[in-house]
Amino acid sequence: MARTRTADKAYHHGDLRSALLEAADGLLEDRGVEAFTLRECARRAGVSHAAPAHHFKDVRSLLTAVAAGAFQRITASMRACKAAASPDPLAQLQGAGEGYIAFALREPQHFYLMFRCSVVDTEDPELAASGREAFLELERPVAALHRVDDAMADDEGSIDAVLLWSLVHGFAHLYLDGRLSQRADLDAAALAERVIQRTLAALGANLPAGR
Amino acid sequence: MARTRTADKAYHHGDLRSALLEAADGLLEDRGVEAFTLRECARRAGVSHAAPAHHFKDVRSLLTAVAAGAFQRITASMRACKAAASPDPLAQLQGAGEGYIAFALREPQHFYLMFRCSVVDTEDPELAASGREAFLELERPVAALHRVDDAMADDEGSIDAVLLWSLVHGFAHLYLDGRLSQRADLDAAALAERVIQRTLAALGANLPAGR
DNA sequence: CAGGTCATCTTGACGTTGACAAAATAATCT
DNA sequence: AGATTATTTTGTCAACGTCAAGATGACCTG
Repeated sequence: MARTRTADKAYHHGDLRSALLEAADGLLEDRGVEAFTLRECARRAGVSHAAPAHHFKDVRSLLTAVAAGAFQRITASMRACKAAASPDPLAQLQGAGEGYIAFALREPQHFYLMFRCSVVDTEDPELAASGREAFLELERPVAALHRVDDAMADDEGSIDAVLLWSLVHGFAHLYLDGRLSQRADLDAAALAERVIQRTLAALGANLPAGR
Repeated sequence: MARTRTADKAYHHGDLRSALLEAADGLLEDRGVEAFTLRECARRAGVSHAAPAHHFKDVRSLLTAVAAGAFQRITASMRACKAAASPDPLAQLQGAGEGYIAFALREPQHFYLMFRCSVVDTEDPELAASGREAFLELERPVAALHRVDDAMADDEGSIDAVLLWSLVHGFAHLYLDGRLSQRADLDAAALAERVIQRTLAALGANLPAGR
């Protein structure tokens, strides 16, 4: 109709799919998961309320795609931090952890969404794959750390991976919920750095090539 | 009307408030936060859809009360585990962590709710108080641990409190989201025990009275 | 015990949501 | 060019949360 398609152009047989994903990203970060609405999302993309149906079966399926994208970005965030760190295994691990938390602080609502299994389709292969890939960014450096030490069972390595993921995951959640603000003297990133550092130092002391 | 009030008796001027809270507890654990509905909750309590309004301003306010109750139970869960452990500070800490996780596994939906700040009124004084009390169960034994060691700054103590809370909190979330199931040989509680043990051992090695 | 008052609960309505069906529109293929 | 198909719109539905108004029962005063 009398609708000016400026930049985004060509909705009809342009790609509404990406436009919807973009709109969803914005809506999510603006209003949060709970206030997320398919209709508002369609509105933002400039289409009717039923338009999304052809590209996404469900709200669930839209949000699943959004979450998959978010997992790719958290992976990228961890990689970026690792690239900026020294190649030393401990430093790599520290980088991965900080990248994880940095993403959570940068895109809190996306971070929430990624782990809201009741809102997202965890069976979705794309989501599962991008999730696994993200975890690997954390698991790999743990394995590298332990490879130095033959005496240590693989077992312990997998425990440490769980430990570290739990640590950064919990930290991110608690901080975002405002539960960690008693340490107002440190900002989130600095506090995260110290917590990870302390953990790795303690863990590293149990390894032969400590620090 | 022709409604048989069997056990629960006296709704009118009985306490609907408690009945609603009970119904909400059940509905929450059955269907999850996202599927939680005020109307269904009223249905379970055997009243009309608008009845809750007189006792709770909002869905939000109902869920806030539910969350406050849950915080009291997680506190109780930590206390119970601590009571079963030796009085040694490290064992107390281990107990607190295990109690935290045990609650999350026992009442996963409540655990989710407690930290869903967009669904719950974090300003509510009752909720804030019960939340603070729960955190204290974890913070106190950390402080006790550090009191042994004068050389260590208070600072480090508060870092360790954040660290441990993050650890158990993250573990609970990840496990509930099914992200930790690669270790199928261990059940949740056993895995949690090992993770906490490893953390405390590593941390404890940095203390004078280690282990 | 009568009558009034108030808290409690029900009924009905409104606007909004996600999903579905059917109609309309535009792109593509032959 | 004409038909087929993919895409989008319009309209509808039940269900939701919240509000307003009315009904119901308990309590209190005289």
